[in-house]
Amino acid sequence: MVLADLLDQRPEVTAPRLLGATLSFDGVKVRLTEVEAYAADDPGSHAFRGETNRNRVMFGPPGRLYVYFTYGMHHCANLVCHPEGEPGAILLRAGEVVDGIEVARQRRGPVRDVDLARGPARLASALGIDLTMNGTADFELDLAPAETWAGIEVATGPRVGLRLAPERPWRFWVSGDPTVSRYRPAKAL
DNA sequence: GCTGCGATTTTCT
DNA sequence: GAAAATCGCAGCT
Repeated sequence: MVLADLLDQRPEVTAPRLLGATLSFDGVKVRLTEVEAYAADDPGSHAFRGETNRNRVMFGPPGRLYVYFTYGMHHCANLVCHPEGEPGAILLRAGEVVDGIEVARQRRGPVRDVDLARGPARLASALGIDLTMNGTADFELDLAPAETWAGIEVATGPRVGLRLAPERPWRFWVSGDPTVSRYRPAKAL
């Protein structure tokens, strides 16, 4: 499986394949452990209501970074991924810092290493991503080798923090990995 | 360790 | 004007 082919699939197809992949950006490398898919016909997607100034890059070529700002203080990083004509993206929710950990620590402050990129805004922060990186392809993404990926236990479940969206089980994470975010599993109703 | 709530700004209706 | 793809901290068990 080649990366370029994966990026032309619907995001919920591509998302689980990204688990275990490594993403290098500006001196820090993370191994992805948790992602969420957002598709064209998905009320939870920023692109659902059509193209706007904010979500424009979700409509552009796959393989770029879609960065948005939310809750007044957080950046979240997505990988644009969709078949021709169907806007979509994959939210990078969590990862394990495997290289450039000193740089990541500097950006995130005094937290446990396992928390450096545990959560979408933290991951973006650890990588040094902000709104100025929106739409760039200035990063390196390497899929996990097939045999490695086959050894990963992929878990799925409802997405986090959406008010809209029927609960599509489009959150994917590496089962049992300590860097997967947990948030408020008990509050889900 | 787990649960609940407030912060803060961009974007869209 | 309201909601949002969240996080950090306070307070309790």
